[in-house]
Amino acid sequence: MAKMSLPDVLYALSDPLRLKIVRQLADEGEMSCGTFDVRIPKSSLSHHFKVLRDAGVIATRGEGVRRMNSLRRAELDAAFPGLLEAVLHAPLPRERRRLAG
Amino acid sequence: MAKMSLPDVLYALSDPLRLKIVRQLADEGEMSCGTFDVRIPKSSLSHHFKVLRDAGVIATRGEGVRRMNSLRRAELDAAFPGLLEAVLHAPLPRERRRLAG
DNA sequence: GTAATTGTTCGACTCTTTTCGAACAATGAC
DNA sequence: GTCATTGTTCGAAAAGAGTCGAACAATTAC
Repeated sequence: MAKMSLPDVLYALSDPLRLKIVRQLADEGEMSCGTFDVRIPKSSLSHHFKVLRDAGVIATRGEGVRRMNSLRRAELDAAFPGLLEAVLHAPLPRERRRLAG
Repeated sequence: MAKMSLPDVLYALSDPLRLKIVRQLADEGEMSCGTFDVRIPKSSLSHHFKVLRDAGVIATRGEGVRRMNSLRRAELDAAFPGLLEAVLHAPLPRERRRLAG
């Protein structure tokens, strides 16, 4: 992960599903691929992880039979100060959530 | 421009050329389409303006025979606090500049 | 009216991205 | 060794985005 490029990072974050993944990582810390709250085939999910990894947004390490993913907060903050925070605090497009009442 | 969506905005900003347009607008204020420092056919340029407009990143108003473009700073800041500033202050990927030698 | 200027739209083409099942690899349990 | 679990990679299909010339629209000047 020598160079992170702003367009690549923005692109990686421009997909609603990937954004959701990033936010869950921000909330939960390290998570294995299978524990995300998304319902898509694992090959599709794996693709999105690859996009995020290639952009430098997440890091993955093997732990036994599973891959633990984490946000590369420090690197992102260093390269693009304020960006991750802005993205994490922004209202999600249409989070499928029912308002009470 | 009812709702701006974060993925749409991030996507619009994820292209190096569009990023360059946005930065020139940030520096210069209002600019007509023909005054940007980019060398591509006008139909291609028009396409990128449309992407930025549709995402809510820029606004365009007609003034005589030309279209004046401006950054929708206030709206962007309101919808996604800190995002535009982070993007504008981030180092640009690799400005196509020839190294001597 | 004609002509010049500024941008958009159209249409076709190319390239990239996304999707998803199937096959594969790596680990752990047995 | 076999078997189950977790994820990646492969391959092909579908969808999407970018490029660019040509045609078109809108304005201004004449």
